[in-house]
Amino acid sequence: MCPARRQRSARGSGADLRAEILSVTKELLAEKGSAEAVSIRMIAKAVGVTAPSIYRHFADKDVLIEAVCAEVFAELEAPLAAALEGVEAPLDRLLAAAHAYVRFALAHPENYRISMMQISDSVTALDMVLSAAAFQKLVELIGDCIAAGIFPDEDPVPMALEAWSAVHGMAALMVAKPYLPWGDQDAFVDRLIRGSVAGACLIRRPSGEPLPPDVLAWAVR
Amino acid sequence: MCPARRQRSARGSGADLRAEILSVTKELLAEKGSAEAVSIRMIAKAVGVTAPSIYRHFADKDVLIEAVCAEVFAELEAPLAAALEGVEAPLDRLLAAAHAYVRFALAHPENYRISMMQISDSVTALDMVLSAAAFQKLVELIGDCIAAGIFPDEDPVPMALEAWSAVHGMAALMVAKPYLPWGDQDAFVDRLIRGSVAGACLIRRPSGEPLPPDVLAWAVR
DNA sequence: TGTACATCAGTGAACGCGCGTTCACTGATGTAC
DNA sequence: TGTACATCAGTGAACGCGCGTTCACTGATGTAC
Repeated sequence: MCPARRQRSARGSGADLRAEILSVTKELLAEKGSAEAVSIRMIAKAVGVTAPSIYRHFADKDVLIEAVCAEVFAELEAPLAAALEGVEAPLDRLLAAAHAYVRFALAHPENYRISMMQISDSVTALDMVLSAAAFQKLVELIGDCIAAGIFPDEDPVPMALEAWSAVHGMAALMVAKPYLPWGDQDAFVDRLIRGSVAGACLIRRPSGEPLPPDVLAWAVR
Repeated sequence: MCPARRQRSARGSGADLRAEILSVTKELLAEKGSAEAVSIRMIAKAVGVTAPSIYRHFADKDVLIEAVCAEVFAELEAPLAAALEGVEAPLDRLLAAAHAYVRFALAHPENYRISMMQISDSVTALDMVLSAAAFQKLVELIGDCIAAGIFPDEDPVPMALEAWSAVHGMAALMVAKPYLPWGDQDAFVDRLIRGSVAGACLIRRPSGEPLPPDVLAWAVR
């Protein structure tokens, strides 16, 4: 028992253990696949501490799980920003964001699943905030395309929802059914996004009018 | 205690209780949102029977849950067939199937979630069978479009995966985040499918060549 | 027609377990005098 | 510089609970003679 008792934290540095609990919980969540399958005792043991110690840092299990999901989502921001850096053309930015998003989901499959696929009959404040943030980002990217005259000048919200549906669908399905014949992941994302964007643009053109040449060129590149 | 003790089944008709257990479990699964949150005791109580009785009909809990998922998925077949009945044009069949699929997911949100969004690191035979069946259906619908000369004559599998991604993305997001501004559900499905199909077709055309007029007409209808 | 019997659907009590959480505590650390 | 003390991170034992599952059983039903 207690083979690797943890060094007790120094006076002001309770935050160290807090951070370690978060990181260990994130890993366990990823490993076990659901919040119910991860227990406070498991977490404590993995950290090298007794169960009640957890309660010094988190009021209860729900709070801890929510904190982990928040952290995971916060981690999406960095790769997203990195993916967008130096990419100027609005359509290319859209595509780069989609790639980063799917890559993120595949890198954190369980955390993505827990954060995105929980049904929120009792919508948590956290969920709404995260969704709103991600969604806002997407609306922004599409707004840029509209501003550049690429998409017709109408409400970007429906297009953003369509784009999110497509991207989330890929990510979720790839995560849940990896044994389907996806082929090269990046190529798949590329095809679906180019197709969706071209299609979404096309059906919004005045009847019969073809795609703007630059959109067409981008899509069939 | 035991306010409504159930009438004991007649000699040969153990199947009655079996069916009732399945149906009650399906409802509880839908209500509670995860297999872990539904216990054998709950199920027994809801059926009006003691817990050990369940084991006369199902070897253990896992077997019971799997049986329920199988039943739910089998229920998709009927509305899908109904939606396709009398629809002749291949593209319209694709669209009708998508509508039926999303409607099904929204009608059985928790069951859909449990069946579709579980990560299968230990892929169950059941999951593969169900996926294969659903996927095969989709490949077939797309094959019809190819046979009709609507889509270019290439492997239908990638297009089927793209279509499934889009449809699953809608269904999953609508289920998980109903508070997003989806607007009219049918209109949303319509737009996304028409756009995706047109786009998928377009990016597969020889470079620069526009859409076949019938696809274009169908998409911007 | 009446009785003994085999069948088997369902019972009630119990098993060992791991859960989230609480409580009074210990004992190393930093601080005040 | 040395001692008494307040702080507070972490402990160990216990709580009540519901879980999946097992076991020996009961007693109504249908059947054989």
